[in-house]
This record gives sequence, C-alpha cells and structure tokens, in this order.
Amino acid sequence: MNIDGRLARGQRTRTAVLDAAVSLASANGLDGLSLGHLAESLGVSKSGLFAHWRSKEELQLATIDRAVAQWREKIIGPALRAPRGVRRIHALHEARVDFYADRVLPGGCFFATTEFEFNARPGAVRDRLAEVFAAWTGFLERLVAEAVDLGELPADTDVAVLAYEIDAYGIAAAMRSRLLDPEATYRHARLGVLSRLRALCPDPALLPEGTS
Amino acid sequence: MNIDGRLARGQRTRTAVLDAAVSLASANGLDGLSLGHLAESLGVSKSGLFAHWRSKEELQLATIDRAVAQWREKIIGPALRAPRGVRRIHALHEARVDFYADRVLPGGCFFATTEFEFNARPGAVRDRLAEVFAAWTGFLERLVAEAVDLGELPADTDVAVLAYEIDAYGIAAAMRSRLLDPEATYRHARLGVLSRLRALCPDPALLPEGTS
DNA sequence: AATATATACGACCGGTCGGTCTTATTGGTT
DNA sequence: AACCAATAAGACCGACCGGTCGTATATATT
Repeated sequence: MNIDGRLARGQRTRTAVLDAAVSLASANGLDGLSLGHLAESLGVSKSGLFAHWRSKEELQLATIDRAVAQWREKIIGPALRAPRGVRRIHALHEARVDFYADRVLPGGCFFATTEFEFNARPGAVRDRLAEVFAAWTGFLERLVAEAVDLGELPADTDVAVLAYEIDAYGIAAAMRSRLLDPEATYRHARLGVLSRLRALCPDPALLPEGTS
Repeated sequence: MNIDGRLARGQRTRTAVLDAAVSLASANGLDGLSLGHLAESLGVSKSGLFAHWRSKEELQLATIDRAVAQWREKIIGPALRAPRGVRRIHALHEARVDFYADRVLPGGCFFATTEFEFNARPGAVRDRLAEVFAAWTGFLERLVAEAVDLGELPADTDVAVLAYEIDAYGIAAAMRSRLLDPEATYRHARLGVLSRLRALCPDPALLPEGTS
C-alpha cells in the first residue's frame, strides 16, 4: 500500500498482501481466510483486492506461491549454503525446525494446514498443493541421494524411505508443537534426525555431537 | 434415526450422527462441517440436531470423542491383542497404516485435519484436542518403555524420541497419501518402522522380514 | 488551472452459516 | 376415545461470506 494506506500497483504491494495472507491462512486455513479480514488487517478495502486477483481462488493460488518463496528463502536457502551431503540434509532439517520454533507463522506450518484442509477437496488449489509437495519430496530425495553418492551414507540406503523419515520428523514437529510441549517437540525433532544421520554416516565427525 | 427417518433418543442414534460427523469433518474440517449438510446426509432436519447437542461446539466436542472411540477400536484394539513389546508397537503402527490405506475416512485422518484446523484457535475444541494428543503420545511412550523393560529394545533407548519417530511415520503417511502416490507412501511408512524396530531389537525374529 | 484517467472505497447483492421458534405429529396413558 | 408429553419439521433470523458496481478522489497531462 502507499504511505496513506492505499493499495498501489506493483510487485511490492502484492507481496505485502500475500505475506499477510500466508500468515492468516497458516492459522485459519486457505479457505477459512476471510478477504474482509485480510483487507482490514492491511487497512485496505476488500474490493481493492479484486483489482489484483480476480477471485478468491486466484488469490489462494498466489498465496501458495508466496509461501513457497518464503520456504525457499528461509529453509532451502540455508541448506544450500551448507556443504553437500549429510551436513546439507542436517542444515535443511535444522532450518525447518528453526522456522517452526521461531513462530514465524501463527499456525506453525502453512503447508501442513492447507494440505489437510484441501486433500479431500478436488480443485485447482489441491492440484497446486500436490505439485508443491511432489517438488519438495523430490528435492529431499535428491539431497539424500547426493549424500549416498558422496559416501556419507551407506550405499545400500533406501533413499525414498530415509527422505520420508526426515520429512516425517519435520511434519510431526509442526503438528505437535502447537498442542503439546513445544520445547520437547523441537528437541525430539532435532535429536532424532541428528542421531539417525550420525548412526548412518561412516564419518560422524561431519555432524555435531548429539546430546539429549 | 427411526425406520421412518426420524431422530430418536438413545445412544445408538447419537453414535450414528457422530459417525457421519467424523467422516464429514475428516474431509472438510470440524469447523467446515455444516450442520445443514450433516442433517441432510442423515435425512433429518437441522433443528433436530439441536435437541441432542445445544450448540455446534458441543457437537464438535462429541465428534472428537467419537473419533477417539473409533481410533481405540480400530487401531489400539488390534495392538493390545498382540504380545507386549516390539510386536505390539509394530501391530499398532500397522493397524494405523491399514486404517489410512483402507480409506475409512475420506479425509485420511480426522485428528490431523482437526489439529491443523484448531491449533492456532484457542477454545474448548483446541483444549480437547490437546488432551487427546497428550493421551496418545503417552500411550505410545508407554508401549516403547514396555519394550525396553522386556529387553526387546536397547536399555539406553531414548523412549520419547523413538515414540516420536514412530508417530511421525504415521503422521507423514496421513499427510502424503492424499496428495502423492498412496501406495508408495504406505510402503515407506510400513517399511521404515519395521526396519527401525528390527535394527534395534536384539531378537529380530520377533518381527517379520522387511522387504522393499 | 482545467481536464482526463485511473483507482480505491463503501454500499450492496445473493447465498450460506449457526441458531431459534412455532407448529404439527407422534406415541403412550388412563 | 381422549388427552398429554415429547419431539421432529421447516420457516425464519441476524451475521458473515465472496463478489459487483457506482461514485468520489487522487494523479498525470496539457
């Protein structure tokens, strides 16, 4: 919006709206997201939103894309700055748990919230989410395969199952940290993946010590 | 309801309504559950529901309790029929994956759906869900501790972390099976826990062979 | 300064929601 | 057969939803 609160054209405005949408949707769902509340939280009129997105569904799809961009920046970025192999896998998982622990989003995880909201509801939103999840699991599996190729994980590692396991630790963290003891949840999530990687890696010195 | 479609008093009627509510809510959420649609799916008037539950929230809480009863019957029951120790843990996990794989509920998992719907929304529903999740994780941890006591898992096992891991495999199964390849998801979920238990158990003969 | 253009606003629409209430019908009792 | 208590039905209410549209205002141009 402008200094006086008006919505203006341009990418920056759209991004600000979508950031607010990601935040609200992580708590109330992408369908539970009220355009009236969204506009109000930005000090903007509801009808102004329809100048940028033709329908709620279009804004929902754009919100998913924005959440992907946030995920890339906050979780995938730090991982890619770590050296390839088990250390990169560990960095990815740590960045993910950090993201949840920092309470960046009120709902904990935008993707978990929207997945369970739409997984039984056919439509464009569901299809887009399926694409995002497929890309994510593919990325994780590539990281694990890379570590195997580097000899930092046993050659007979079942790549898909190990990638599944690492992802599962993260999903469980998002789920439990909001209803049960958050600190214990993060500790279990971090310690579980770390000790698993250390146990599998022929050179445990690549990873920090695991202490409970 | 009666033969002619009327709602009648009695526990059986309530149970039938709540079963339908669990099914609908697993797909559309506990808040997304429309009382009009629920009544219509039962061939009953909406106002009739208010004779049994004073408000939607009351019906939501009763629906959670009904889902717990289903979970007890379908997942905890089979586990308790297996011998204590790692076999019981394995039976619990298998029953859980079976439950998802059998497509008992359209949404995959009632608790996952409602957890992510309410974890950022204070109120009676959220509090009730927190109780349920605490009881569930406590149960899982007791099963793991039991296996440790029986010598079927190493004495230095971190009970909380291993219980977390097993639960995580189940959560991930519920999440992925609806957007990604379901068969691969179930295979990973089953194989992951089985191979973990076999690797940890001093007597792997207690568990079936793990084949990918 | 006057005009033309773009755009943000707020009233408004139809539809659905949870919830209420009056009415009609049922089944049991004497 | 007549009455009574219980209860299901459906019309109805206010609130909120996504979405539309006419109008007032700010900006850019000449």
